[in-house]
Amino acid sequence: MDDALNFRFTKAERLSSKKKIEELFAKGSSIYLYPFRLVYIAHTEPAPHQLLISVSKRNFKKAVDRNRIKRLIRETYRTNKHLLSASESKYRLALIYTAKEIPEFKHLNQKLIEILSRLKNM
RNA sequence: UAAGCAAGCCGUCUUAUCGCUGCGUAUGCAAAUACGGAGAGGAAAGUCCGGGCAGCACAGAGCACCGUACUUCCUAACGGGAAGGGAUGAUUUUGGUGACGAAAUCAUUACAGACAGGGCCACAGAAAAUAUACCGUCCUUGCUUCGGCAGGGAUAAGGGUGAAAAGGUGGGGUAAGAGCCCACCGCUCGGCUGGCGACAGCAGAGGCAGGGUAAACCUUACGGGCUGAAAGGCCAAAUAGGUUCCGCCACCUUCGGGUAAAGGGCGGCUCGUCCUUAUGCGGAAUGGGUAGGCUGAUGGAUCCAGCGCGUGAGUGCUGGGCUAGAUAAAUGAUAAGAGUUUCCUGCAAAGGAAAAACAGAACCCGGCUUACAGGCUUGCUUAUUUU
RNA sequence: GCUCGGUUCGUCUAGGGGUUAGGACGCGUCCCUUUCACGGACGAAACACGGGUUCGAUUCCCGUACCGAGUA
Repeated sequence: MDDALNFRFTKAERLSSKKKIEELFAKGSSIYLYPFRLVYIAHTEPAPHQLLISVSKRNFKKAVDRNRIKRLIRETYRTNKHLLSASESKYRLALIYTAKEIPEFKHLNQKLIEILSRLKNM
């Protein structure tokens, strides 16, 4: 599977099972790099990397703001996920946005590249 | 032309690249791929009302509880809306000695009942509701130092208090007073007329028959069964357990049991002793049902136009259109350009900078409330200019 | 998504039409003590916001904002 230049983000790449999410938060490890907290766990199923994005309702009261941030994060992951394709094991990931301001795309992009590189070098 | 008010409408656009979710077509067993076309709002918000829809409950009636409250109408329904009535307030004009009345315009109005019943009305005040008279006014008796003092009685006109003081004004009357009497204003009552009705008008009777509070209890009338799509319906892995069927047990028996065998515990091992052995083991089928999936679920009290009815909210007919359907939850990101507004430079042309609101569907509708940069249209009022 | 409840000194609370809005802890000043603590006296300090009903509202009604709880 050569997905080095695959910028798609399909349903299979989203983490939506309640059980798997509970397992991820119960057993997973985490990396903190402002403004993100990344929770991850390796899995052995044939599925690709799976991602969940979370923005707290406590920090952003308006649904418009939460949607905006989640969309920005999804775009940055979509354009940078090839960084993980060289990795041997497959991960389940949860990206939690912890800052209290609405971010700029460029800044977010740079931070996401940093945190994905760290995960890759684990 | 400018400002204000009211009503209605809009509330960024284009291109390129990379993406997301349905739908249609084609290929494919399928996963998926390709092409085409679609993809947030006026409030999607708050969840304050009402309805559809669904499950459960239900003979009928009453009580309790909750809600609503001028009238008529609109509507599927409403606590929403329309038209009207009353009340209150403001302004202008006007009548009257006065109390107060009349007309016009504008604004506000949760506006049933206080004679069904009790309850409450702080402080102040004599008294706060069946008037125990504080000051005062008047009559009278006694005393008097002639200034008054004390007692008995009449009096709600005046003072003062209060949010509110027991109809008001003018006159007569009286010892002083008082609807005690009269006129007017107001009030109450029944009648007639107009209006579907709220109510209005007219003439008459009654000296007036008694404060406020029901967004406190309450009374009356009307309405309300409870629960919400996380409702409800369907399909259905793996594991465990349920049911049914099949297979698997050494011998004797007087059917109570006995002997043997297998496995396990105690024990270093043998012996010994104890426990278990069809309520078991294996296989197949099957019902419920978990994860998960499908449905509910997007064509409707629908939208647009025309004609008609109605003062209006609305409504009838005809023609045309299809306009999001996600589910850890799509509708996006980046770049360039255009347009709008504001500011700066500039005579101008133009250039530069900044801003672009409130806000994101979650079963669906009808309302209400709240938030909102900027713009457009119509009507009314005021001001200015031109003809 | 749906359904309930609450908001009173800095904090925790009482009060449910007329109050000087009460109490505890905390804070400040003074007294006591050689000093601190304890104790005593005095003081400052609050009804979320906007309308309405009423003579009068923290209290009753409506709306807004914020906080919290329940429900798979």
